[in-house]
Amino acid sequence: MSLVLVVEDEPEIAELLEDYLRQSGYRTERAADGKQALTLFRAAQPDLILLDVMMPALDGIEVLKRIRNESTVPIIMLTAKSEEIDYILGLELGADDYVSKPFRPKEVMARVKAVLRRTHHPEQADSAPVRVGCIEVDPLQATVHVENKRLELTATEFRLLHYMAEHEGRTFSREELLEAVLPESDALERVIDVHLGNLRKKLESCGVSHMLQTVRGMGYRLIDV
Amino acid sequence: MSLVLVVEDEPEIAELLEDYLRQSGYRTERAADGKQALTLFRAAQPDLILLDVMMPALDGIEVLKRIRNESTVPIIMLTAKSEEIDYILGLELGADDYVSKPFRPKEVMARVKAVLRRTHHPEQADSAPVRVGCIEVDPLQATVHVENKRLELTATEFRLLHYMAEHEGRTFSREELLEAVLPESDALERVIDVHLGNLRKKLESCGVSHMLQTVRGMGYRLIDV
DNA sequence: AAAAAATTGACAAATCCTTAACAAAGCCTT
DNA sequence: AAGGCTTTGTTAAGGATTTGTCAATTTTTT
Repeated sequence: MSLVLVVEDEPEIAELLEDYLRQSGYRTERAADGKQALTLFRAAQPDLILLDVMMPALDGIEVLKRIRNESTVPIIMLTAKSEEIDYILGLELGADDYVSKPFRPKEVMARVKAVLRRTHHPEQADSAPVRVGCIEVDPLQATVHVENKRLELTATEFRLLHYMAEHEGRTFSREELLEAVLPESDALERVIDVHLGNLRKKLESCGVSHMLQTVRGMGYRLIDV
Repeated sequence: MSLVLVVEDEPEIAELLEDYLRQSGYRTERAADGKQALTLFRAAQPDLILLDVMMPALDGIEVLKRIRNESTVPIIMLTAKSEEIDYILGLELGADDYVSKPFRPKEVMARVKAVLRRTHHPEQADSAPVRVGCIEVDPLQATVHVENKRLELTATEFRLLHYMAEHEGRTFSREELLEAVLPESDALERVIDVHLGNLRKKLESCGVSHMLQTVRGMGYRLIDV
């Protein structure tokens, strides 16, 4: 499994992140300041780095620059304020994602997964159309076609279908789908049932609702029969 | 490939720009003040100059004047505040483009490319007419025709239509449209609704307002039915 | 100074999301 | 195999969000 380097000076937060990461099946290393981060980065060759912006010794932005000089390892920045994100974005230093504190560990995990998936499968530029069987999802145009017939979906239905199509065959829990499609929302998990139910009706109008399967006790999956 | 002269007294920014330029395939030279700039300009004969306004020794405006006395080389000015742009524009010194700090390197690269393309291929530029269905957008003349009938649009309406026409079928978020059509502006996203609403009225006078679709929860798109 | 355009805020209208409730289906225990 | 329990499907209504539009204000252009 992948190795994640957590660069964070506050022990509590670092520990929290490491706990969640290990629970998600990742191995972890921790650095408490920028210097350690560079050393550990070179020594351990992590698959991904969670990098706090605010740090003693050497701040996150500087660390990011230096690492970028010698590697394209995926890096997710942790920032104190969301305004900081804009500033850092402006510098275009090439971080792969940004999370602002206070963050919910689950969200960070989702980002970690997403970034690792992207870097492991760079062909999916997440703006490229995805097709599963005869269902074609185009995220740029925000359209869905089934055998040249166009489906009119709501934004949520579209996101659900796109997300599941990007991971054909994988079974998602309601929780995962909720997090992927409506992050920051605190809706009940059962909204997913309703949305997928509505989506099914629309898919059925093209005779392909069977591709959206429910996996009892686990969740749902999209698969080409 | 083209040679770009970066005139900038802050080493970090200069370095950042040079990095990006080289990554984009340009050769670079750097000058840290106005005097160096003039010397290097004469010695290296660059294809384009990125010129910071604020500098010791000889400020950017003075450098611009002197270079313009002896050359029509493309020059892009870098200014600290967007208000400064107006001031410099007022002087009519003949810079080719302006970027205000803090800038995003990618944007600067886009300007560099655009300016070079304009000067190298003055016939083309982004000046080719675009047509979507029966809507014809001519960026050179800044006109829009629908079946030989001419539409009178404001500048913003025109840019919106042109941008969306260049990417027929793609769904844009308000944020994207704002950035594309009014960069550096900090207007609310909802101005897009108003402009597109007005644009629709004018399109409707030709019976084609249905081509400008709203994609609820995502944004807008222009498409030939 | 006047005119045109851009921007904002406010409100109405349209649409979607969410919830809760109940029905249906599947699973487990006996 | 039946009954009870859990999970999933479905529906409709209320609430929340998004969008269309207008008028007022500010900014820009002429």
